[in-house]
Amino acid sequence: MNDIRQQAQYSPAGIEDRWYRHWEDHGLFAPAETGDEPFVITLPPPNVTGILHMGHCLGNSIQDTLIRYYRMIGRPTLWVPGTDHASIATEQVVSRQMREEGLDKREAGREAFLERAWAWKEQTHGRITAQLRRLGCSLDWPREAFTMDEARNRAVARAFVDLYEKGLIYRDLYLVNWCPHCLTAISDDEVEYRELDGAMWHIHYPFADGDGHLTVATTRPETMFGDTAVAVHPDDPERKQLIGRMVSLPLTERTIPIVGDPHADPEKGTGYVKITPAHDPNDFLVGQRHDLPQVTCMDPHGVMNDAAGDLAGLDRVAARQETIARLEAAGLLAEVEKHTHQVGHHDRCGTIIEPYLSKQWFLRMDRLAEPAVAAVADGTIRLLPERWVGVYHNWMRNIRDWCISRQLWWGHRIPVWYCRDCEAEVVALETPSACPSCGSTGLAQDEDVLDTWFSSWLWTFSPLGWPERTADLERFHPTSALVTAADIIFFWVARMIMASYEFLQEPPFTEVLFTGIVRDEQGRKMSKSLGNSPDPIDLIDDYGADALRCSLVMLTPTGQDIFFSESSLEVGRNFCNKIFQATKLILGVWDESELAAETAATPPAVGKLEVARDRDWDGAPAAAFAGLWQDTFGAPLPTGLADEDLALEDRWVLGRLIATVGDVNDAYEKRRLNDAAYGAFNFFRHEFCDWYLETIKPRLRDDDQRDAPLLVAVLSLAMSYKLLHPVMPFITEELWSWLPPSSGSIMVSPYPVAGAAAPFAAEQASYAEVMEITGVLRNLRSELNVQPGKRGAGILRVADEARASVLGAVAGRIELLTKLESVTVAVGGEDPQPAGAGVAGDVEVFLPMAGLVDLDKERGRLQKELGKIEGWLKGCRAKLANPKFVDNAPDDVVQKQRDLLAENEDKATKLRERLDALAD
RNA sequence: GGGCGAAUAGCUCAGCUGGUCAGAGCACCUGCCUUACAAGCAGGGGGUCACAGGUUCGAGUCCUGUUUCGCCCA
Repeated sequence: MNDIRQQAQYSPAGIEDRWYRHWEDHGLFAPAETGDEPFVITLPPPNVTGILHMGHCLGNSIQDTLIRYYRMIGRPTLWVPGTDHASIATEQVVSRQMREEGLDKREAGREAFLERAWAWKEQTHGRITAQLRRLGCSLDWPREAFTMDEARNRAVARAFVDLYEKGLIYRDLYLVNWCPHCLTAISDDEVEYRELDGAMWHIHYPFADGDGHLTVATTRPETMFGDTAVAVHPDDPERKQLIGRMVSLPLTERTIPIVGDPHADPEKGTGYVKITPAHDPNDFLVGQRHDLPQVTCMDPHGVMNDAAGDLAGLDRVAARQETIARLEAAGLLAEVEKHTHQVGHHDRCGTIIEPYLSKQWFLRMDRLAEPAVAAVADGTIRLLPERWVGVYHNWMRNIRDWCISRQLWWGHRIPVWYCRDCEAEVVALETPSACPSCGSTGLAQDEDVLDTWFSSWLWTFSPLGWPERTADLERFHPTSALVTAADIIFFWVARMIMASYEFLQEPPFTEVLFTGIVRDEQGRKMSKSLGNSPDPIDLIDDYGADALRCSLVMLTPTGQDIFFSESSLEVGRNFCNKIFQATKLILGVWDESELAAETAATPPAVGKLEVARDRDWDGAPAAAFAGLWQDTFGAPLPTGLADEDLALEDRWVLGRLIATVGDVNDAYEKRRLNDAAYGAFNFFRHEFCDWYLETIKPRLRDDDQRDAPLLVAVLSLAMSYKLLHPVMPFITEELWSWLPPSSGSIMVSPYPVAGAAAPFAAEQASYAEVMEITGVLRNLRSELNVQPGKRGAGILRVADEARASVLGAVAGRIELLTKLESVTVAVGGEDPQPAGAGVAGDVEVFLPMAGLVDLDKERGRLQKELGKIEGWLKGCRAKLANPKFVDNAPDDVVQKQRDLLAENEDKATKLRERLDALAD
């Protein structure tokens, strides 16, 4: 194995695949046999013939992060993998492949088609699962399911038969959303409305029984051949007297009645509405109310049929032009008005939907919805972000029956057989050998398949073995969480809830996390057709899976859409390198030290690693540290430490680490994964690296002082890896393995938690002062353009000896951090001249720079700072002078304002003095 | 047409129960190849928190209305 210390920069190549194989080979993805309440997710099954896209990367990164977090915390954790057969999408792809080979799907026949579809599925299945592995998903592969495998087929058949027997499934002639391209019905949810520029054509319909005409307005003149009535509002004072009369339907020989129906709005259009029950959903209902005939004027391809007279054979687009032309020729076209309207398109192929009358299977939804509505209303199931609750309820209240049949071949064939002899309808789990009514063997199975969602709505329990009462089902259902994009809340989430209550009388999961949608820089949803989606595998090749995951998780505010560009991956990649570099530094120091760490034969197992509770950090820090080390690595601290070995910065960083542990866990519990990631990120980069490592460098080079900071650094690294592991599994596992005292896999090691407040309050304040003074001096150096070669000497002036001794103790650190030649402390005395000056709390900070100070510039700088403070002081004084504030505000708020006022007044005074001194 | 959400720095967004809350990252400017890191370090500029009212001692924060944008549904 190459020593990573030899590498100049972190490179994930080789590391990631190796660790994934290690985890999988050692069975680390399987749930623990015993333990706490399991944490379970069933993977939203990706299309088995598809490839991983950015949306999957986001959702799967979030799921894996949660799974790895709970695994480390100690809950038996199961993430069930699976893929979906994606009926329409796959059928389209396979049909196209056949066409490209000059084959026609229908001529080839069902058997041959399915053979090809299965072959295609086998071929692509490995690709999508390999991609999930590349991303680091800790899925329990032996439990992998496919929506069309044997067990899932049984589940689907069982669900259908069960619902049929309960009378919830029925077959009816109904107006469905028909795709003339795919030649299948689709559900309401698969219709995507797009705004199109169209026209509103005003057409005269002459009265059949006298002179004159009425005028209807329509956006679809070509459907007039299916008109079976004209409607007016029954209360319309101007038009209601026409009810019962007949009009001649232009371009045909037919006459149709005028009916009174509230669907006609006197205020809209012309007040007359043509009624086409077989081609418009609203008209369909009107037709039912008035018992109108249903005239279909197109065939399934959207081509006009005989009802359209000699327009038969034209497709609907051409037919529209021709209809208009003929109406115009007949003088019946009154007006053409520009009109933009929402037109339904098939979301898979983009074809304009044709409402079409056909015989389909439906599932009655109202009863199924009841428990599902209640579960979300009473909080049994939590939707996050919460605003989706409203959307959910709104849809559920207006729920409509679900058209579950599809005129496709790739899918679950509807388990219904029709008897040719007695016309009985046989619904059965297995193919029946004879008709139960008449005994005939002339049975023919329904040609259609079920909507893909009819299998995926069973997805929390079908992968666990339902309808068998398996041990998995007992132990792991209800599952814990569902993570998905909100665009399928109706397709899938709501239906899963309904299915689980219907078949298992329990919720499918207790929380749903809606992720945002990944968009490109222009805010467009990433999609194959736009070609604006990068291939995640390319990104992983270039940046590493850790970088991709880390960037996505940090970038995504909970449930908000995420604007993605490749450059956002630099955050993650750079952070990986940062972790690597810090590790390299510490490992190098370790090699120079005399320390020899023991490693545990049996590393600590998953569970909560308490960093604060039951440890007396403030009272006996060395012992607390040794205890935490022992619990972290399962082996003793390699050398004894005394309390006084732990310096100010050691205690400060341990305090910050413990506070961070608390924050990160809080964020996980609140499902604010970006906060969790940022919490660990900020600690590591901006506290541990920027301040702690810089502060301890001289100690690390000193044989006598090295041990304590080195050990603190090693523990801080170990803790940081653990905190980050759920988000960045590979690099943390790799670097963990390099830590001398570590043993075992980090992914099944305990996760740090803080059951108590962070210790070292005094050290926090003291080190904060070091940071503040350092900041003032760095600012002075920079503002005064002090050349790097001219190192300078800082002076800290305080009021008394007590403060002087406190600051004297940290002056060396400030010197180091500011790279000044010296930093000395003075009590009172004259201002050094000439010098740049600033204020940090009650400390006056001087940076004498003989001949280098531009007095005007320095005055401007001080004036600016003073201005800022004075502005604030004015507001604060006014506030405190207001009796209403003093009387009404809580005491602690008032007191805080008073303290701040005093502090800032002092600061302002010092700045003013400094300005006066410069005025000379 | 109905519902939901958003509006804070040039960009993407934090800001939980009103009281140093005006922040972060990126971008930008300046200075540094300081023996872990230029995929880096240090410093800096930049916002009337969409608009108008209201509640309050006090409002990005709560209420109402307006505007703009986005999403969903019909």
